[in-house]
Amino acid sequence: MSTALSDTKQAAAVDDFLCFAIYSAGHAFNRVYKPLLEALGLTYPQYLVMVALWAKDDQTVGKLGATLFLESSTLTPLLKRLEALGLIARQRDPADERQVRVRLTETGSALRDKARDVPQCLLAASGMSLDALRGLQAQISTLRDNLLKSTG
Amino acid sequence: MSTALSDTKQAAAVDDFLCFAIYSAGHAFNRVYKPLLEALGLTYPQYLVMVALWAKDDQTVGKLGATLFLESSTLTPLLKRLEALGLIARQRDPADERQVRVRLTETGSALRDKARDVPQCLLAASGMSLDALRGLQAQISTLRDNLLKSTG
DNA sequence: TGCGATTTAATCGCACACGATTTATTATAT
DNA sequence: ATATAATAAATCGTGTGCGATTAAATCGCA
Repeated sequence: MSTALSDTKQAAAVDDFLCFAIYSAGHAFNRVYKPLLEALGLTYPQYLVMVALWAKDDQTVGKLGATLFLESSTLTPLLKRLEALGLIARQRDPADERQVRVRLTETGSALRDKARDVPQCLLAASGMSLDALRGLQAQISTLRDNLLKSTG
Repeated sequence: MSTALSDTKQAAAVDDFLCFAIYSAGHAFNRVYKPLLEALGLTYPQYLVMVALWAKDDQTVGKLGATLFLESSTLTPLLKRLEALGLIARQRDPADERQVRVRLTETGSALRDKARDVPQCLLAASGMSLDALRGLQAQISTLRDNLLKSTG
C-alpha cells in the first residue's frame, strides 16, 4: 500500500492527501451550510463569528481572531458586514482606543433562536455517529495545533 | 458532557464544531504549505492541480473540477495563471470544441522534482503517525462524501 | 434535416483569507 | 518628559471559491 506521504515514486493522486480531504470536506460543509444560513442571511464565517459572540458577548477583534484563527484583515470587513446587517455593534474601547469591542445587538442576540436547529441539520447530513464526529473533532484539532506549532 | 451537536441549551463554542476544526485545520495546512510552495511559485490550489496533472496528464477542465471538487468559475482563472507561469497549456479539444484540455509543459513536468520533498515536510509538520493520518484521511473523505450526498 | 435541450467553459459579482503595510494608541526606558 | 518600541485594527493587493448567467458547441429526436 502506498500513499502520497510515504512513497513519492508512485503517481500520487490528490485523494491520497489528508490535506486534500480536509480542503474538500471544508467545501462540502460550506455547501451544506449555505442554504441553512441563507435563511439567516449569514455566510459560514459570519455564522462562526455569531456563534463565538453567542457563547461570549463583547469581545475585541483580536480575541475573535484568536478564537477563529483569522487575521484582522479578514475580520474587519466581515464585521462591518455584520454591523451593516444590524447584528453587531463595533466600538472603540474607551479604556484602550487601540482595541475595538464587538457586541451583539438585540437583533443579533435574537438570531440565535432562528439558528437553533442548524447543528442538528449538520449532524444528520454528516451521516456519522455523534461519537465518531467527536473523535474526529478532537484529532483534527490536535492536528491543527501541531501544524501551527511547526510554523511558529 | 455536552457538545454543540447534541445540546443547544449550553453555550456552544466554535471549538465544539467539527466543521470548525476542519475549517481551521485547512487554514493551518495552508500556512505550512505556503513557504514550501512559494519556492515553487505556486499557491496551494495551484499545487493540487499540478499534483492531479502529474498523476494523469491531459485532463479536461471538467475532469479536474470533478477531481478537486471545484467549479469552472474557480478553475478557469487559476488555470490561466498556471498557463501564464508556463507550467501548463490550455487548448480546445478539436474533437469537441466545448471542452478545454489541460496539458503539462516541459517546465510543468520538471517542477515535479522540485516538489518531491513537500509531502515529507507536511508529514513532519503534522506531528502524527502515518497510520493516524491515513485513518483520518479515510474518515474525512467519507464524511465529505456523505455531506455531498445530502445536498444532491 | 433542423431545432430545442443539454453540455462545457468562461464571465461576473460578492465574500472570504492572508501578507505586508499603515495609522493610531499605549507601553517603556532612559 | 520624551523618544522609541510595541500593540491593535484597518487598508491594500492578490488569489481563491461559488452561484448565476452567458456563449458556444454538441446531442437528440421528431
